[in-house]
Amino acid sequence: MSEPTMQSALLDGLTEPQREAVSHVDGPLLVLAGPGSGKTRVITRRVAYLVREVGIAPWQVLAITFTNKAAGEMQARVAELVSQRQARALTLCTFHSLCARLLRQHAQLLGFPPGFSIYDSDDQKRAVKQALEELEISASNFSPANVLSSISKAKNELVDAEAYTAAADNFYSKTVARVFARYTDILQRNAAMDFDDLLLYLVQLFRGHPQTLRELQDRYQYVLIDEYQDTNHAQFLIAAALAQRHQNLCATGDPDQSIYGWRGANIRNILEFEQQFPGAKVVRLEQNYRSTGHILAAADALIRHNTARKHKELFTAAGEGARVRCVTCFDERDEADAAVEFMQKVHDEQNIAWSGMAVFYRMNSLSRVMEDALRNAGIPYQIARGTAFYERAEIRNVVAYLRAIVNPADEVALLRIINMPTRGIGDRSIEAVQAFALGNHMTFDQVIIDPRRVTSLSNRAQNTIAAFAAMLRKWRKTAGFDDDPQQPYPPPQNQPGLRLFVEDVIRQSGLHHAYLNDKSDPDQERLANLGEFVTFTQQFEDDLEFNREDDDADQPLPLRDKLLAMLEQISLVSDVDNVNSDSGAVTLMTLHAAKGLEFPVVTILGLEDGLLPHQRAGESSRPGDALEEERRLCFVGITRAMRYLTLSHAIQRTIFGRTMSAIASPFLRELPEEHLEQIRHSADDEQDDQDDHVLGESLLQRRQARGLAGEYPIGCYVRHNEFGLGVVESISAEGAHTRCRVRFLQVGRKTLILQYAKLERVDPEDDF
DNA sequence: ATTGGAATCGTTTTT
DNA sequence: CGATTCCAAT
Repeated sequence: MSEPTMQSALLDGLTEPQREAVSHVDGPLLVLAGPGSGKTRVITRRVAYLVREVGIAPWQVLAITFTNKAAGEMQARVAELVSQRQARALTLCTFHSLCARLLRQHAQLLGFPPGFSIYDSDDQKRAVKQALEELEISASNFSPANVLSSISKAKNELVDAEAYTAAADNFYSKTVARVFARYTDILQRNAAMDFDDLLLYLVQLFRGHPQTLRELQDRYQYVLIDEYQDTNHAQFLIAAALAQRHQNLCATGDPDQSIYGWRGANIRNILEFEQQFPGAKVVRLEQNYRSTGHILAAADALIRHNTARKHKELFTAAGEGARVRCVTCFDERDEADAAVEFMQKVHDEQNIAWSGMAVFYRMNSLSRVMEDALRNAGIPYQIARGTAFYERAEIRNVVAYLRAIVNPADEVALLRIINMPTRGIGDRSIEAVQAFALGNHMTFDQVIIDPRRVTSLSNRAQNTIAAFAAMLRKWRKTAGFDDDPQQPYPPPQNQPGLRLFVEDVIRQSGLHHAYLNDKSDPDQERLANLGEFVTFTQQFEDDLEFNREDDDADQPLPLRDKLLAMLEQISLVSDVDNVNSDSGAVTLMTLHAAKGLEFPVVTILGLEDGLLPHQRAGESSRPGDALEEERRLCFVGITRAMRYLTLSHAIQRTIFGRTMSAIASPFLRELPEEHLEQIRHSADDEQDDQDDHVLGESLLQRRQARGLAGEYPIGCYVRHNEFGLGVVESISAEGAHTRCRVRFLQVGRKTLILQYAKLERVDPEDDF
């Protein structure tokens, strides 16, 4: 590895510490980066530097980010500095998707089929419930959510069911231990892993198969990990194992922004990096390029109240800017109105785009009032809840079908779909099958292939179940998931594409037909969502074909691979993954989701005692640590703001149907007066509120004409890439989505979700 | 077997 | 308050 002779253009426009970080090649490197210190820039430049100046092959670089969205953005930014092709050859993903991918490749070494399922929290809950039922433990004393969090906590510390049982010394933990063991058993039987397992099994793979680890160490000669302050013990082990031979581990992060301790993140990973990796070079990035003076000063004053920390000197070259607005409101409605008024004002007077504004809150439930206020004002907004679409029942059903196809052992998926749509297989029949499976040491799937053996089933049930199993089997054959070794793997060119396959599943399963029966509105919506899922499938397929690394691209990818990749992506989407930075909308999200982002205008809601810091922080086992984490969370929120920051709190707030008086957050008292502008928001006239109520419908429509809906006024012509041309009939913004009813010239009326349907506005004057 | 209504429950943050 | 679950009626 030769040193470049001339100074690289990749170092242009960087400060001295930034250059040091970018041009550091071999050996461990820790970049302690304060908020807004150009960390992302340093990482992208460093990757480009390794490839362009040092001559490292891009496929030897592994960069791990916190979200898939961050990975995508980083790839795009690196592509501007190296070639598109080189950027695509990098391995750029999250810890969890890296694990999923590697485990997929080496599944058989751990005794898993390559189609193993990844269980999300809903699946986990079902599995825990099943375990509780099997053990005849009342779920009222041991709520699945509680048990699950105990299990997850243990797993994060690499404690398995056996070790947990050994350590259990009281009634609660002894009971949890039994559930833990059974839960582990159920997942194993179902060939499934939960999120924690993804990390644990990779560690296990590394430990049990040194040869495989060795190959990976050789491949990934340069490892970069972003947001290192939020890595947990398993992730540390994975990183350390991969970098063990070459010691080329670059960690970037900020201890002051560690906010996932509750999820098992271990802040010591970053604090003790120099001990873990002796000889590490440490670079500190302290200059802030994001926020104006008052905002940064307030953030600094706040974080200084944390005792267990290494201080960083934060400074900015930007001017003082505006003071931090500290707004006192009457209640949460008033608070939302205040936020809307200010955003409207800067939008009008300063010409700041809606997409440059964000509203943060501690709990998702606080978003509702804010949504109402934005909707009433006709201001477009998006909520960072990437998983919302996949959490819809109709989408989960389709996904369960696909999962049951790729992983026959997945009983959770099978049970979800066996009577969906209703085909007359009730609880009694299912119990009979389960009992038979248990008694004969067979899987659920093995039994339903030939249900005639289950004599306790009625003839009718036997036939229906047989038909269901045959249908599944046919799909498995098509997609190449038939275990029969006699059957040759179908050649890709004879397979349907992914989209076509998914469409077939939706139709032949009867899901489509079930929603077609009823012309009621919710069913129309479900149908529209299924349509959107098909569109997503097509897009995913196109992207996959476009981004493939291998070059024999004249052959389409096997359906099997596409299906596995899609299911994996669906399992691992995060809340921020679907946030669109140029959607033209105000973004609403939790403080946790805000990490790594920046906005010119930021509002943080609910700075109240018990909310931020959250009540549960005080009840934790180490309340001091938890309080410091809440303060860091607040610090993260504040430091997202570039120009205008508003912190608001209400005198009274209604939470879970109970109205209570609220006390301002102690954090507000920690901000020096000289950086604040105290504002008392006066509630609107009651008259105004009543007008809103009475005129609701028309006022809503009138105001919406200005906002998101305004882009698609009633009567305008639109084009949809599947349904063709249509006329907008009505538009309604309910919940997070704006639903749009369109009468299409060819296919009739459809209800679409604006955020997902790529509607194109068409001018009737144009020729079409 | 399926459906809808009533009752109950639990309330942070998430890959 | 909202989601989920349970139970009774069809």
